[in-house]
Amino acid sequence: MSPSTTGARPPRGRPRSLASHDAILDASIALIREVGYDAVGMEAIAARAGVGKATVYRWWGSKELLVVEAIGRIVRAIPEPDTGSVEGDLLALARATTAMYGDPATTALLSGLVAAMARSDAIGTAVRAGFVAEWRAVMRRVVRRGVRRGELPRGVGVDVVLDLLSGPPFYRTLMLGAPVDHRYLQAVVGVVLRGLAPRTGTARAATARRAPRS
Amino acid sequence: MSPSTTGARPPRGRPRSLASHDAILDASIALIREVGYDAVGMEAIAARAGVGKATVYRWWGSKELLVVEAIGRIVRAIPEPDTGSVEGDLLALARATTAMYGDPATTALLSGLVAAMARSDAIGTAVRAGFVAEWRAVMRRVVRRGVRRGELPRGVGVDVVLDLLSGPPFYRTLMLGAPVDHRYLQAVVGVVLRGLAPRTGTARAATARRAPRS
Amino acid sequence: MSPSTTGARPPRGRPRSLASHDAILDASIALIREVGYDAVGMEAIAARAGVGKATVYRWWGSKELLVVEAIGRIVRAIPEPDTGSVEGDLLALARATTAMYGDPATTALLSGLVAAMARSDAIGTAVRAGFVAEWRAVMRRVVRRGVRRGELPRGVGVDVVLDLLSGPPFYRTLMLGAPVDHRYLQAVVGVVLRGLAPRTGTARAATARRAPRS
Amino acid sequence: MSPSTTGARPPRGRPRSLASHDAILDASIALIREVGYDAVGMEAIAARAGVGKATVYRWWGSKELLVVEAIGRIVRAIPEPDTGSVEGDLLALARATTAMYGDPATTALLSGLVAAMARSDAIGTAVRAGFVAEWRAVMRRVVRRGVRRGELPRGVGVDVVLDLLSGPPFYRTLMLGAPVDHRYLQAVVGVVLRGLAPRTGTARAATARRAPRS
DNA sequence: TCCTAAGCGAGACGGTACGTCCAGTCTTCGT
DNA sequence: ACGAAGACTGGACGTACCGTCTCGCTTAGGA
Repeated sequence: MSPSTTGARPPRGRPRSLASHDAILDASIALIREVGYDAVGMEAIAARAGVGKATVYRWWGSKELLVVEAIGRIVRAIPEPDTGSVEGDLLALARATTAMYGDPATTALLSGLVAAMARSDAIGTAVRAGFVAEWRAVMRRVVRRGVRRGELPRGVGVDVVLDLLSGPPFYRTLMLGAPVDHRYLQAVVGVVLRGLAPRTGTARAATARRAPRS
Repeated sequence: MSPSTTGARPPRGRPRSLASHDAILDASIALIREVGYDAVGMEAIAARAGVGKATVYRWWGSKELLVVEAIGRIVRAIPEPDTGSVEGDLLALARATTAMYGDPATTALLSGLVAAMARSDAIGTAVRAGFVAEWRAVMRRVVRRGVRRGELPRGVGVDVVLDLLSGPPFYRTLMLGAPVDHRYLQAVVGVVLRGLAPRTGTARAATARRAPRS
Repeated sequence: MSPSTTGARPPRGRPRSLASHDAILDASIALIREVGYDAVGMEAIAARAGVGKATVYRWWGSKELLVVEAIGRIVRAIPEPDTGSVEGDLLALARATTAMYGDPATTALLSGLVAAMARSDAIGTAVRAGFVAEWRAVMRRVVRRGVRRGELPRGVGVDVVLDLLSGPPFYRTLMLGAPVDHRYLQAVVGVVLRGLAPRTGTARAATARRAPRS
Repeated sequence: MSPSTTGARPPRGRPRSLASHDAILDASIALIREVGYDAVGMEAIAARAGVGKATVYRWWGSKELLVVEAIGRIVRAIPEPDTGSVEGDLLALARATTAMYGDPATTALLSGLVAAMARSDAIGTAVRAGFVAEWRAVMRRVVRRGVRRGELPRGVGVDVVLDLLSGPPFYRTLMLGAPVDHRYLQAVVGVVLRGLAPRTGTARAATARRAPRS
């Protein structure tokens, strides 16, 4: 097959401005951080980016789709830990999670995103196919390795495990408005791996201690 | 001292209309169900309730405060189970949880609420002091009884446990857009109580199986 | 018939603000004078009037309808001359005409109006039913009185006469951009009454002299 | 000294496309006829002509200048009548005038042009120096011949006469929205030549009859 | 019985942001 | 160098709500 067979005729007209593209994303991020997710408006973004509103709408079509992409820029860089044990790997992921939830902008961002996802399937799909899927893929690999190593039983329900690790900090942040620190996630990982119930004759569940009250 | 010193002098003027009050709450609930949390507007609520906008603002002051109260009407009736075992109690609560998340309006409602809470501390405080606190109080009592009965170790971190039970369905609904059924919550309760890791020589963790993939 | 039979139920809700109404018309007039008919925009009018855009649209619906009314405020006060002769009456009307075309804002105003009339039948109808009709009614009465007095022949085509009096200054202003002064209108009236052609043995047409070249 | 000193160096690069030039003018005319003067936009013209917007701006610089030239193409062909009498000549011109105002596109065209002239001196000058001047030159020659022949008095104010002939149909079309037919212009010419007032003992003014009411 | 006070439905108010549209300019490639 | 394409900045458009306000009317208690 000749290389030109693919079609894809060369673009005509003025090519899109990467500078504008970036300026818009940067402005979005800055404004989200400054005034909160749903106080930002397209007009403000365009003005801040030094760009016409039409340019924003040409490429994104709605505030939410734009913000989804902007958020993608923030979240980046999920570690792929491989410490040799499930617990080690999960605690490494916990560090990244703590970092994310530690950012004071995260609450506004996440809550706005959640609302946007509920409003629009397109956004929901985009977000889930994006960084949600990436996080879950990483965690899934960690769990699978644990199964292969015999640390976890063969039939473990991976999705439940993923939710048990992701849900608590998410809930804690959005619903309780309480901070998520490393200690807290250590406790979560401990319970998920070993449960609460005491082992016969021992007190092995002692890991699940002392997270601050909500 | 005059008899009126007790303050609380009798109200003058026309008393507030209970009919309007109820009509407004009903209209709010109906509209939230129909068009989703943040597509409802005060104008629509007032129109639907056959009420002036000023009347709505007089008594609630903002859409969010109104909706918080409207939601209170939906959520109602948290069971107070006492089956004799922690697992039994938690599974009973799981029934109520499933019912709540099973309502198709819940996603829109919850996501909008989360956004409102992030936007306004007043709303956050109101919601947390309201039905969040009630749910957590019930769960807390269940856990404490379990400790008293010796089913759970004395030093268990109650708040983490509460988040481990509340977080997964919350996350699953809002972030994954996936359904929450009783099977799923059974698995969650199982992992929380017994953990994932296999007991020596047994396969007791087998409860945590086969929740549908996200 | 009882007085209340007419229906016309009393207005409900907050009554419209006369202050806003006037401010909008004043702002329109001011802006037309300042920047010209079609450089004014609804946004500018609203801003200048200290009024929300919605208020403007509520009452006028389009720039043109607003401007038509604003113009009505400028034109006002058509004299109803009755000097005893057609020529005297027409010259009196010429004074008012000169005054109107003498206003430097008139060109912008008239030209914009003409364009708006061509664009929209509603505006055309509104303008023609308004001050155009008033002017023509006055002129028509003048001509009819002249016929009654025997100054003009019985079968005179009134509409043509009206156009012969109104058309030249209108054309001169809009098409030639030339000034219209009283001398000019004197000449117009003279020609209309007596024609150009010399009377047998006389030079009676001498009135139609010396208007400035275009 | 280099050979190129002669100036007028030969053009380099692709020569301008006459096809595009014509396509643009044709598209302008077509669109003006179809949607009216000020509903046409440069974007539509360029698209219809199969031409880039920049090409339009390169050669005309603004919608109005383009339209002025387009109109020039429509108006063309002013007759130069010489029937031997002023009245004959003027009636011949009236035929051309009727034809012009009979075109249903003329109102939109003329009104838009008038607005453009008021907006921009450049356009005003261009239009006046173009077909307005041509028409007036022809009429001026007719009148001068009449003077030479003794049909008209020597001191006749030519400009007033020109306005008296041009103004009424112009006004009738734009302001009254009424049709201009040959009968109407016959009446106009009659009044201009002979006036309204009855001649002693006769009823010669009978020409000025029966134009349709506005 | 009237007076005073507050709540009521209605809807206009000043604003703000929306998403669309077009003007006029700029930037690419192809001719 | 010119032409087609089309992305660009800029800004007005008309719409939709926001939360506030001002009407006239209703509904109570106290005079």
